[in-house]
Amino acid sequence: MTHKIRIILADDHPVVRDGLKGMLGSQEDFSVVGEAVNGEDLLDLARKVPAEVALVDLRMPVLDGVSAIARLRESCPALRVLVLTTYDSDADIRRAVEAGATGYLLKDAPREELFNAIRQTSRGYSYLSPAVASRLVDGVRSSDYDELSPREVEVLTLVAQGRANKEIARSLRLSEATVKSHLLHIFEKLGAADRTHAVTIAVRKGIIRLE
Amino acid sequence: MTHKIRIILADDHPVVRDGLKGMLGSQEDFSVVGEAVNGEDLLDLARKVPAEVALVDLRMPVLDGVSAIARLRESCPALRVLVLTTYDSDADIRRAVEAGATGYLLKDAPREELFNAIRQTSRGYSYLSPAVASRLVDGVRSSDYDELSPREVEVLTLVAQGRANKEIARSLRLSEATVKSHLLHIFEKLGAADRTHAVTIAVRKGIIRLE
DNA sequence: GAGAAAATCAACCGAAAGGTGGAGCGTAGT
DNA sequence: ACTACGCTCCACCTTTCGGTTGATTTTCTC
Repeated sequence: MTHKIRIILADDHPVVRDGLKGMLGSQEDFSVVGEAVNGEDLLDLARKVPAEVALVDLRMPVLDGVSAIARLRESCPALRVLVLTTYDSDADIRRAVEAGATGYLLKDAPREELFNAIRQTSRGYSYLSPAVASRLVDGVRSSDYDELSPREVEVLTLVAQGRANKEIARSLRLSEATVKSHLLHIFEKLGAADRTHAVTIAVRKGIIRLE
Repeated sequence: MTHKIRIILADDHPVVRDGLKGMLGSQEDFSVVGEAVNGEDLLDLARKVPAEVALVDLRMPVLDGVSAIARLRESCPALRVLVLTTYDSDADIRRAVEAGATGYLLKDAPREELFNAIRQTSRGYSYLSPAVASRLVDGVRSSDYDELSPREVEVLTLVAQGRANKEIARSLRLSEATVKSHLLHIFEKLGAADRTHAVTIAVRKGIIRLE
């Protein structure tokens, strides 16, 4: 072996960071060179400390994983990003991959799979865990049909808040007819029976978030 | 110190189990005596291995945390349960506490808080992390108003699937009038504007799950 | 520049959903 | 025994929603 693979961890859970440090420390070709507790921390760290791979969680305070990955592409293009998260919604995966993640792994993956993924990623090969890969493929197959336009997402977000079409029209400065038109398209794209169903489907797919 | 505090871990993520093992191993008064990857595993283990504290995650395959805790109350009443999870929805917390959890901690808690919580729990004192405690108090304050009856939850679950009142009535063998009546009560209890809003509120509170 | 979407709006209809005001039954506490 | 509440149902009315048909404009892609 010539060089150890230098790894930066980014996760807001101390337990997870410690677990990863311990696990990776047991492997001779790995070396954890830094830890970040949120996205901004990760950006700072990556600028200062050279590394081959960053293991990053998607849900982090201050700056979330996807945004951090996107900005990492510019500031540290050489750094490969392996997403390690508990969330496996279609949209989460697609967003992360689009933002420039080299790999995507779920936290319930066995240790050997994690080691494997890191080694693959460090060489520039992309790694998707089997469960994730199949979801992505499903997503691509139907993505031309079920992807909502920005405006449609905007409408659906308000629908999720219990707003009536008339209110939504006022909020977005549209006529009620337009709102209804958007909704019909949304139903068709998502295969939803009604507005409520559309919201639950969109939440499951990660198209909209509650709160 | 007379005896070490014997601890059983229950979490389906290898990373988290390793992290906890490493963290707890650094403390002289802790001893990890067993690891479980799901609820059933935990029940088996608790019967075989004597321990003071079980650290359990709520979302686990096969048998989830809350169910496992409830059954642990019967089979191993002496074992104190400290919930350690990422989820902090009102309903998750209340369910866990009602099932018999002695403590509730979020995974983003700093290590010192975790150590503290384990020591408290092992002595029989209950421990709630500050963030969790405030949520529980909020919940209790309004719980008489926003808690849905089993039937109401049943109705709302079908609403979330995009079913019309008439369909729901057929499924549950009710008249449409009864379904509407349930829904009006649901709106009132949750403070929802319409059925869609009721569903999103219920999902956020953990009253219903999508899928 | 043709074609394909997205985004905007109109008018209309029937079917749901939301809302009001009841009522009866059963069971669990106090 | 009384109260509270969950569960069930009815009638009636108003509003909203879902669905159709059709249209214009912009904006991107090929």
